[in-house]
Amino acid sequence: MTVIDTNSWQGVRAEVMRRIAEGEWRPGDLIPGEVELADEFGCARATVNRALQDLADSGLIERKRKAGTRVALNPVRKVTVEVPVIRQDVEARGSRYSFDLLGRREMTPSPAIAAQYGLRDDAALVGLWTLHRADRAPFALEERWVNLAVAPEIANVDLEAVSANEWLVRHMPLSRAEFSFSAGNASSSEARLLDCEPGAALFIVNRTTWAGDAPITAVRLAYAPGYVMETVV
Amino acid sequence: MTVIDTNSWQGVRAEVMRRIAEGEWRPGDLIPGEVELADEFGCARATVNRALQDLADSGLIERKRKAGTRVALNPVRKVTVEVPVIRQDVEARGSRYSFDLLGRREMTPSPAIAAQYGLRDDAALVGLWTLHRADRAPFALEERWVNLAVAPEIANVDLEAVSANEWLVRHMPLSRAEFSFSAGNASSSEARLLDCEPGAALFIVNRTTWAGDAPITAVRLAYAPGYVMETVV
DNA sequence: AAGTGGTCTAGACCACACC
DNA sequence: GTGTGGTCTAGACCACTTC
Repeated sequence: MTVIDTNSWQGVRAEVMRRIAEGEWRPGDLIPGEVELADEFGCARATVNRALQDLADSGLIERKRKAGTRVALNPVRKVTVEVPVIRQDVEARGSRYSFDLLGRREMTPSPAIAAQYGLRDDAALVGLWTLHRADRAPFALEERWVNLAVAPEIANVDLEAVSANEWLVRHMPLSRAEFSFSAGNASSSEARLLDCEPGAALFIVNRTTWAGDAPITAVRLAYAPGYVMETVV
Repeated sequence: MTVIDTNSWQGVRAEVMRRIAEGEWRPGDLIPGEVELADEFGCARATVNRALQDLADSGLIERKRKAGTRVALNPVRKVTVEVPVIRQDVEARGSRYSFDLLGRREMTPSPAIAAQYGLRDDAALVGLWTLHRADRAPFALEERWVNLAVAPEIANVDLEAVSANEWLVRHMPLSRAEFSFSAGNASSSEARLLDCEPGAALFIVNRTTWAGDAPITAVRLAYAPGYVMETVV
């Protein structure tokens, strides 16, 4: 039998979760204050605070000063998704990773891109197209541009040997990233590269990474049909 | 000017993030220990600990006892996504929410479902089909089954008045949920209901919710074309 | 064996939100 | 004003890992 000590914060969290799971405290209910719980559990208030704060982070409870702590009405709202580096994703599935650098082009931003990222329209960018493979089979298609003003050294990197992603991660500081997830129909060229039917539904991930105010790189990943991103709460 | 006090844990976190963002500490580097940082910042070790733990949670640094704290090599791995209740999602976009209950059927699980969730093949389920709308336009199509053994009362609920999701959230305890995100082509019936072309790429969310060992409900949501799930790290 | 992060405590004060 | 959560401190001990 597993004993849960309610004088550890994880024990307190487990006990609170149990009471919610078993309906002892129901959604919308006000639960006892920290001092009261600390007294009941025989631990310090800081320990209760740590536990409740963790539960609030995961969205199971809602806390407000003076108003107290309530069981959330919409318990499952925040989900933490692991967005793996493609190479690790492939290897975790037991396949061998490889990639083909399909193309590379120096370019200036289109008006839309320039506006979106606050770039001058004569900014120097590098466009890169890569096909990621799992056991030689197409896995995901990557379209990326890199801001040369921020990462000029990448112009001299042998991107056949090390992927642009890995080089950037290792050499660029980073402050902020935006992700979006969506679905799109495969274009004819995407279908050819990913070895699927034109129009097939593809899982799309867009990621933009910033260093301070300047965008470093923007990536669009189109996964081969059948890709599923999973998570547990 | 905004002053950051390094004797608050958020201030310490901001300062550490700055040093990483500006390349002072680079990916893979070992950073000073907690006592050293506490001394430098003029705060208690617990404050530094709180800040570094937060950064570790978000994946920016990696910590190991004895080995110390390092700047992560793959900084962006864990992403927290808000999975909103559809009604709130619609209302947050400034539209008016409504839904149509398309169908409802008592059923027993298919062999595949029974095996997946450990149900007897004569278990009683309710199947529900719902179309969610934003300003009357189709927004998402929901297919759901509810385990009557766990939630028998739902058989008597007027699901035209309150959505199954909201009823369940408010009346069922809950312990665990599994999410998956993928893309799929619209079937002809989905296309008709969502008012799009057959074969259009749809963003699909699957969610299964458990109370202890028993599954409560499984939902498949197919969003109308153009739906994007966004997040910032 | 020893060093580093992980956690707990007791007490204190602060900050916000409701009255 | 007053009550609740939010945070800080100083010190202590524990647990994991590497040596």
